Amino acid sequence: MPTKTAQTPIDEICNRLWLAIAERKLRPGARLKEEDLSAVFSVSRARVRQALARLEVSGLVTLMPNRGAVVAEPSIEEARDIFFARRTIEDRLVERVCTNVTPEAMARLRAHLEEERAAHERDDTSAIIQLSGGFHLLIAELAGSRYLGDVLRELISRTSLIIAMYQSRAAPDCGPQEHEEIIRMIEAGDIDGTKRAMAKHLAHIENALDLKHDKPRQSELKDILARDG
Amino acid sequence: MPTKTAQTPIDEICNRLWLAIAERKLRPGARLKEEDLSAVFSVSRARVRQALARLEVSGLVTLMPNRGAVVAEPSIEEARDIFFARRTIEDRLVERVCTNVTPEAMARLRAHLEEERAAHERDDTSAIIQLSGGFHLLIAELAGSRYLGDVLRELISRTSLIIAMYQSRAAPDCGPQEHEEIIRMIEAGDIDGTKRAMAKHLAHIENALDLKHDKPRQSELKDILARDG
DNA sequence: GCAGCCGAGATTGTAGACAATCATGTTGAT
DNA sequence: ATCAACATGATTGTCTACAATCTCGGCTGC
Repeated sequence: MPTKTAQTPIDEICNRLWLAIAERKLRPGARLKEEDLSAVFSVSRARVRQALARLEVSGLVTLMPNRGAVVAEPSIEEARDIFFARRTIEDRLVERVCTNVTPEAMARLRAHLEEERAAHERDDTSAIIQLSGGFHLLIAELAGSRYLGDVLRELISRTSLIIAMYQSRAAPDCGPQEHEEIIRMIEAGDIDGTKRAMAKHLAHIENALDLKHDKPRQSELKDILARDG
Repeated sequence: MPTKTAQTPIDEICNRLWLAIAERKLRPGARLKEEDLSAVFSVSRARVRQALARLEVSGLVTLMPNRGAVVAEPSIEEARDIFFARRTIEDRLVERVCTNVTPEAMARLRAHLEEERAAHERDDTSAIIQLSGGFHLLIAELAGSRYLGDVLRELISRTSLIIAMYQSRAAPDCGPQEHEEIIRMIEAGDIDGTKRAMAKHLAHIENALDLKHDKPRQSELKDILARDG
């Protein structure tokens, strides 16, 4: 999630795992054997262990005692709860951003949008995923709430996992248009309009998912069938 | 913070440390030597290590690489940011509670209030601290948002630390009256009234603090002077 | 007399090995 | 033939010892 590289080696592991999950190289329910990971990343098992512990509190992996770690499989209720939390937090965040619109803020928003467009242009999935989340984090930063920004970072990670798990169409075509709309509203200083645009954006993401049938919880079966490294 | 005892031994350590911090047995800036802690709790240093890592992400302790752990010393900006986050989240939480008032919910709220009163009656500081936070967590539970409840748990921990660090009067006389007011508003189904009562309650806590002078950051000096185990 | 440097002690960070636990496949009885 | 119990293999959880890093005291030189 960070824009640049990680600071400590354990963050590095977390980030690479996070990216692998967000890009769906690692499917929900996939087993994460400590020894394999330590071999892949060329680090000791202790490091892997710490990274997994951290990812567990982030809700990206599930740690079963004596049974190892798997990529988390959020239930439908959890998924809806995550979106509820995002609505709550981002609603307040954009409100704050609107009350303090500066030229620098607008410049950064536009620059970010431009990056997003470029990433879409060259079909760079990894960049698209990171930049889409980065837009929301940028808003949190501009709102000046460090804590809610950290919470939002976690929420975005979980959202990526949820999308990986429940998306119905292959390419949800979530281009930067909606982000652009939000930026326009911010620039106009229209608080309610910005809130509506953000709510619409989040609802769009949520509605693009298939949150109806009960759950595809097939941990065991799944990693037998889908044996892609 | 959990109402009952901890499940795993490492949670036990976290809880005891948390309580010690909230009760100000451990002052902000106090050093937390791994070896000492492992002796006190009669566990291996590895366990202590994991507990400290967990408390770090909760914001209760600060972990300096190769320099050990200390009880965190939130700055004034961080303190205000925490209260901002609480306003954001709890405002939404009470809204949801009001839209779904059941007799069971009211009964649980009243029962909790009674426990708080009893704890105040017998001047049980430890119980008061836990129950005061528990009231807010109960609201989160009644609101049915698991995720925001977890976030709020962390926010309450941090609030305890902030109170320990910045409180101006010795006993802030934050009795259960305000909680009772909130309950009354919920029972009346008055959403705006409940929001106002909650906002007032949080503002009361925040205003009772001394968030003016820059910061009493005296880590080194402090643990030389105050050498209470 | 004071500043800078160096070494001893202490504290954290890491790695490797061992013990405990769980899943799997086999064997035997009903 | 099916089910249950057991033994085996694999995986995680924990502990102990070692290495790296930092702090603090004393020492030397200016």
